[in-house]
Amino acid sequence: MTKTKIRNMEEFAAISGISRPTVSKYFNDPSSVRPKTRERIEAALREHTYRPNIYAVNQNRKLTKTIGIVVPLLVDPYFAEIARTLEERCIRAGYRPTLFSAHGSAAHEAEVLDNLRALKPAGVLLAPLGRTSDRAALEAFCRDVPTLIFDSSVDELGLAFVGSDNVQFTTHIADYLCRTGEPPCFFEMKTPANPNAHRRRQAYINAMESFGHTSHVVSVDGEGWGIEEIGRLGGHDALARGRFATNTVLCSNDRLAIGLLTACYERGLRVGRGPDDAIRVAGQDGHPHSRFTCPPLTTISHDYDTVSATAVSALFRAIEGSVEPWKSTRIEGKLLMRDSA
Amino acid sequence: MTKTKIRNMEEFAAISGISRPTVSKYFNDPSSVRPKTRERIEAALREHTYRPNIYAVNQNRKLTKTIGIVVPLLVDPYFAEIARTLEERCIRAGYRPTLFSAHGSAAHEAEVLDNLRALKPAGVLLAPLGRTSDRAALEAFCRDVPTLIFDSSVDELGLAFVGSDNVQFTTHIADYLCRTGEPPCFFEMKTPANPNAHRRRQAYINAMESFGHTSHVVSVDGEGWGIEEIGRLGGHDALARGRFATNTVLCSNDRLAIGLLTACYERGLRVGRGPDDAIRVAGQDGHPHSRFTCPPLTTISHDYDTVSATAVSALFRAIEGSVEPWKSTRIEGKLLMRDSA
DNA sequence: CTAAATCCTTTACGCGCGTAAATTTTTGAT
DNA sequence: ATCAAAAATTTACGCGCGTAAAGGATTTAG
Repeated sequence: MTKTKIRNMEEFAAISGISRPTVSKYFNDPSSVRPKTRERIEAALREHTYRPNIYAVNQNRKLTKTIGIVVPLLVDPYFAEIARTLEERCIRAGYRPTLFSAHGSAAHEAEVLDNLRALKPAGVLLAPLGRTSDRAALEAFCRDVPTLIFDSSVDELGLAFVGSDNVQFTTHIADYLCRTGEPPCFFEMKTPANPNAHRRRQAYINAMESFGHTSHVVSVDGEGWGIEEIGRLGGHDALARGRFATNTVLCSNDRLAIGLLTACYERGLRVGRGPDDAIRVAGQDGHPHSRFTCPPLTTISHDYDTVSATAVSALFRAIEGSVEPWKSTRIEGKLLMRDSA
Repeated sequence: MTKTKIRNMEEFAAISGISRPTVSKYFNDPSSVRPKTRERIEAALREHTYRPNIYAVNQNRKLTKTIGIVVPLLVDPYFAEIARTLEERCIRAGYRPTLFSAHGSAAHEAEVLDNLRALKPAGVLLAPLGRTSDRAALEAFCRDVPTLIFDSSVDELGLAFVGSDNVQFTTHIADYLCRTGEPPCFFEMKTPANPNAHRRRQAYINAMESFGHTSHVVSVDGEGWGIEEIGRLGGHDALARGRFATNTVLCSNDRLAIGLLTACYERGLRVGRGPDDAIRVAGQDGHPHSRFTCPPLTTISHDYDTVSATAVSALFRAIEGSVEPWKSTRIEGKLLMRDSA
């Protein structure tokens, strides 16, 4: 490993004894050159460290090998986790993923998309903020860049949508709760940022009706992404004013549930499904932290692997030229039965 | 807003009535052209949407405007939060931050640095994995790229180090615990990934000695970044075998404490500082989740703002040519007194 | 062994912009 | 109005690589 520094492809081509255009061909697709040629190049690569200048490369390509991944809030471990799995799959497919977070703000989201456009990415995996998103900005972006929407659906936007089946989520866990105790109330934010929340509320109402129970939706105030605190404050309020009609609460998402658990603790309410427990609490999302709440949170988990695999493969099909009608794919979740409900 | 599409700077210059070199000058530093000229360019910019091609720009610059931010594990909200504040400061300073995570693996970390090198960043803010990092790879990288190390110190590596004052962290919270109840035991991983853990253990031992108490270190097995689970399993073991000599446990970090809280819950042990509580548990880090554990976790919080401000400003000084001797800056933390201890 | 097909080489141009040098225009103070 | 300084313009080259065209070399099929 002499590891001589090479300045450009010209020099590297000279050293490897191959012409520059052929070397260029190799870097764009190693299998496009004859095995013997390929071996000579790779031998030179072992001796001397050289990588094509990505700026020069991208300047002369219509489509870059960059994939943008945009999530609304990277501080939320749920998004961090899904971003991680997406990233990994992109790398394995030979692309260069770049990660962005809107940090919960629509202005940031628009700015991120603007910067992303300048990167001329081959494609983008976008989880929109939701309600607060600048819809026009999203549409304009999707017209210019092959974009696959995930997590939070926006009708007919982009190439396709891949996310979790919120109706199945809520129906499934509501069914579980009904079968194992009192029918659940539904605990949610009054003005959720994410459209999934509306699907979940409606699914709850429908499920309760089909099970022959009355539905009780408890909506609490609060704006923004400090969801645990909204759940805690709203939980205190709901508990103090007896707004939960039964001893079982199904939360719209895990972060809200975590806040509610804190409120229960602060009020001395024992949470769980034992005979001495005062209230059952369940969440939805399979948040990485849900295993470690006290008590561990019963929830329904996203199928991270299937969601990311489906999203990435749909995007790659589009990048490679396949034209398919807009389609929404929703992946079922798996119930995680734990001690909280 | 006619928003005509412009193909290149040549076209844009023609439209704005200014020569291309001057327009180029403007984009590199708007204040470097005469106010009247600047106004004409910005007027054209309002009419027609145009941004210089970043690939062509970066090809012809020695140093790009890119800043790399590398953290060991983005799924950990602590790192996500610090990354967010760093990102924001870079943007405000006119740079383009790009975020990377080593996903807890040294191989990934080396790969990230390799890709980063190809981006020719103006500078890098790097939080190394720690013990498992490929030290040689880090050193090689720091020779090529102006790199500021944060969070996890590596002696004399890069431009400088900025992080939290682990000694102050542990001393301060140990003091608090001693003054308000039984002296704490120290709960940690036997082979922690992060060197901060060693400083904290040593600070604990020193603090206990100076306070006139015996120190009790409980080290538990477990590898990797599933720290809550390690804390939970290790907690069960320590509790079952009576390894905690007092009723107070200071954990090496919040994630471990969160796992221990779960173990306590699962064993029916009441955590808190009330007369009916069996055990006090404290953490260290001010993890975003610590407010919502049950009970809320007493901990000592990183000063995210000061750490990120110090780190970013030190990097920018170096980028702008200031040569300063290697220096380690350690920021004090703030005690968050909550119910767990 | 010959012909056809494949792969490589040479040559050449272009991408969009940074940047330097020489020249012209504008500015601001006298 | 005069003149030096400041700023803009013109001209020109180079960055590192993609890519096309034409011809030569090598491989594969028959």
